[in-house]
Amino acid sequence: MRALHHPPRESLTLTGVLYALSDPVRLVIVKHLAEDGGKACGTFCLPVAKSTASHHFRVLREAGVIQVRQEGTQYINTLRREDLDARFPGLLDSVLRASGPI
Amino acid sequence: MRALHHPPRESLTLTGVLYALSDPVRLVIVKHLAEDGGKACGTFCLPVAKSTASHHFRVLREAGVIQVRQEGTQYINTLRREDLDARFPGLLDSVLRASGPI
DNA sequence: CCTATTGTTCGTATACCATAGAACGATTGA
DNA sequence: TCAATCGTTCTATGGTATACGAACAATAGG
Repeated sequence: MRALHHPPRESLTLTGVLYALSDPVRLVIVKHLAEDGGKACGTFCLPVAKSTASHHFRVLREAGVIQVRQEGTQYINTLRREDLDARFPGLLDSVLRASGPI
Repeated sequence: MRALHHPPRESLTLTGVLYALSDPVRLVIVKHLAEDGGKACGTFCLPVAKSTASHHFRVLREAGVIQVRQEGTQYINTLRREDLDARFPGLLDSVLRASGPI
């Protein structure tokens, strides 16, 4: 169990968040999290290998888009809605609205 | 004078637009255009060579973020605000607001 | 014409990203 | 203690981005 690094709210960057959201796989993850709250990595049915999925969760976490906590052998992911809304008001909502339903 | 390809509104993709906006140089271009309307490529004082700048204008154009028209030896760039607002409501505004003043 | 201006295109080098398989670590449950 | 589960980390690879200089094309102005 290693400490997962989460950037503080102040150090989130717009370009970093936009880049994190610009990948189709990562966008699917974010959309799922927006609908369902905390979900483990294995519950997403992503079209990539688990090592690749892990990479995408890491990119999202390091960009400040998601918060990850360990529970047993699972890693529970949640959107950092408050932080994103505070730093980039309206951005997440417009992305979620534009991307449509899952 | 070659025809510059502009994707039609319907074929703009969210991931494509987000990716185009996720580069610092391109974000600066977009912010300038949001403030000043139509501007030629040479008026941006970008920290890259002109060939690189040309590449970034091309990425923005092919993602559907900007419209480019030739006037004499200059290429005048404008934001595709209406198309972006129609396809991805609120997205451009939130990005511009989040990125702050130039 | 000739030249200057404006920006594109080409060729190339470097760096980074998405992807996957294999190995590993941590936890749970039998 | 042993096996199964869940996800990460390591390593490698193919593809793509970004960057620059040099060469090119088109236009405007003298």
